[in-house]
Amino acid sequence: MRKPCCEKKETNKGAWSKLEDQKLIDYIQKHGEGCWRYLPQAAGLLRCGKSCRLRWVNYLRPDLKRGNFGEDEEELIIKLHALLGNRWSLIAGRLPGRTDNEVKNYWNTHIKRKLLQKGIDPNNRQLVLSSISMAKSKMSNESNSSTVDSGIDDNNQDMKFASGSESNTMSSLPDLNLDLTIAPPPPLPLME
DNA sequence: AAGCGCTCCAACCGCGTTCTC
DNA sequence: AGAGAACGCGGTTGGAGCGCT
Repeated sequence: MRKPCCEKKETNKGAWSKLEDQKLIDYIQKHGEGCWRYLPQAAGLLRCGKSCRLRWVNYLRPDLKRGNFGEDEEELIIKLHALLGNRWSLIAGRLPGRTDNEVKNYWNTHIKRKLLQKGIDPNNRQLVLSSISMAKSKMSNESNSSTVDSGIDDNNQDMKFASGSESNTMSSLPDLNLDLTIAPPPPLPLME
């Protein structure tokens, strides 16, 4: 049988030091990802494999795009969340250079609040009670347009997401035209 | 300047799935 | 086939940083 993932004792927790980061980067550059079980010992780290994986995937990977999310990215997250729910890894997979943790954090701190401010329940994109009447008049004005890509602004677009009832949320979604076929991951940048 | 509350995000935790023996 | 470890994911938490009073 395999041994436990990591010895609970003798492992560091909390924030990573620069030295630990460098050790992890050096090791992965030499040996590549994988085998997280043995990586900490081999790399000279007092961390459990799980922690190393998380640090690498969410922070140290060279292909990560740090910094603020663009409007297009935000829009895509909202669309994908409407389609996939809280499948953050799937959503992140559609956003090059973004991690599931990053997307999840961004959703919880920015987008969720934005939608709530617009009177939209971020969980199912339904209107909350207080803004139903306002939205209804908006919707009636726009009932003839059926696609997202018709030059409408962000607010109106969000209202369209909110138009679904619990029973037909998916059918009321605009045609997202998202290619969700599984593609092989892009090759890792060549390492020295 | 100090205290407080809020925001943001890195990291941890727990659980389900996959893999290995 | 079944037990148990490894992996991957989503939810949650802790604390640093910031603004306000």
